[in-house]
Amino acid sequence: MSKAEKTKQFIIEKTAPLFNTKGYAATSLSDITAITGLTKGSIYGNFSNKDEVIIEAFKYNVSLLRKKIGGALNQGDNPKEALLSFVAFYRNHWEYLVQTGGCVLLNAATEADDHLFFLKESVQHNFKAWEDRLVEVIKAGQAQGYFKPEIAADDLAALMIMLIEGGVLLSRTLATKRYLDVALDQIERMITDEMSS
Amino acid sequence: MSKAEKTKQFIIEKTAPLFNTKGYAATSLSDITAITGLTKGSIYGNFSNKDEVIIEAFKYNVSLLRKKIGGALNQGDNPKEALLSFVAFYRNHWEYLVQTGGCVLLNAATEADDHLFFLKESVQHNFKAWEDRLVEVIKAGQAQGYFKPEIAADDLAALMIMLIEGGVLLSRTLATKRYLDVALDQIERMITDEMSS
DNA sequence: ACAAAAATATACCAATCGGTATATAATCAT
DNA sequence: ATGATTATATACCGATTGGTATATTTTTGT
Repeated sequence: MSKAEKTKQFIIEKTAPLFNTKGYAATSLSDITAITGLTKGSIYGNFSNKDEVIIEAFKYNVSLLRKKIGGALNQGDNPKEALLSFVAFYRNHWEYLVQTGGCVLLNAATEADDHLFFLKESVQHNFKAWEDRLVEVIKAGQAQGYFKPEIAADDLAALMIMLIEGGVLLSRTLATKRYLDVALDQIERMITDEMSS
Repeated sequence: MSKAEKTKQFIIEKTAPLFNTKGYAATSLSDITAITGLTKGSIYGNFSNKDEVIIEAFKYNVSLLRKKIGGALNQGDNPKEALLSFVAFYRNHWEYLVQTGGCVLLNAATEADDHLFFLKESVQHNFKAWEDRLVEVIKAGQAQGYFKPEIAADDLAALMIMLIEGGVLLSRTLATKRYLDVALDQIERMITDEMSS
């Protein structure tokens, strides 16, 4: 790993949380130089422009999230337990989520819709990947007899994501974990009651 | 209504949709003068600063939303039909929602969390008002025997809002009505199956 | 250790940001 | 209709924005 690559990684790791808490557009190059302790010359020596820093920082933020969600979904002895561990992950990481600026995808999605158009494709891809992963686990649960064969895996996966995003939004905005908890309770009920055979 | 008041209203009505589609912070004073056809002098003669324009425009956007949601909830012969009409409203106004920049509260909430701190209180108040209104209708439905007495009105109201916000977010981001439809289907199922006695 | 190459710092740029002082034009009350 | 007042337009301000050319320092491969 060359010096340049190390610096690049350093810039990404330092700015990524800032971008997610302050907003990508609202974070200026002065903010970037301040939080890294580097100068503009160093930033522009490693990235061609601010947009490129944003893209890389977003990808880094997403990679952290995917690692955690993926880790949770790999726990448990079967697909049903995996889904419950996924729900538990969100329940246990609420404080962390607040401190790091809320859901990475939710934040980026609203900005990508408004003015950060170059982020849109990446945001779309990651939402789909998340949904696909959940569909995969649900279908595995059906194949192994844990879930009813007649349930619509894709609709249920979408519902889980929408409930989590809505829950994170309201809980962050109203500064209380209650909403996320209500959403997660509902997801748990879906897993243990509606879906299970 | 004096000339100044008319101009003030004119500025609000012209900028409100722009703020919601482009983002409050990302909309500059140049954008404001361009879309109104007025000059900076005129804007600052009617508002003390950009933040005040943002606040008024947001309140206007909210008032339009409240009028529509309120209208939908006043339809039907009983609370159950009122809730179903509320769901139908979202199903029928998807195109409009896309064109005007998505959910007013969702958009403002993310910006208020990040950098538009002066909007936060108003956003919180409006989310709570929305929830309270839904709780009211659900409890009326319980009192009139349409809904089971043992259901938790506040949790169900929260779930409806979270599903709608999540649905709007995903549908907007992935440019397909599907997610909102899945969310609305779920809400309908809650109303007609889980809640109804 | 040393020269070539790469990485970082300094100093600057035009453009745009939100905002204001002042001049001009339009409205309003008498 | 006219004078007082209010509203709008013009021209400017300093600060900050993202970005760049060049100088200086630090890594590199030999």
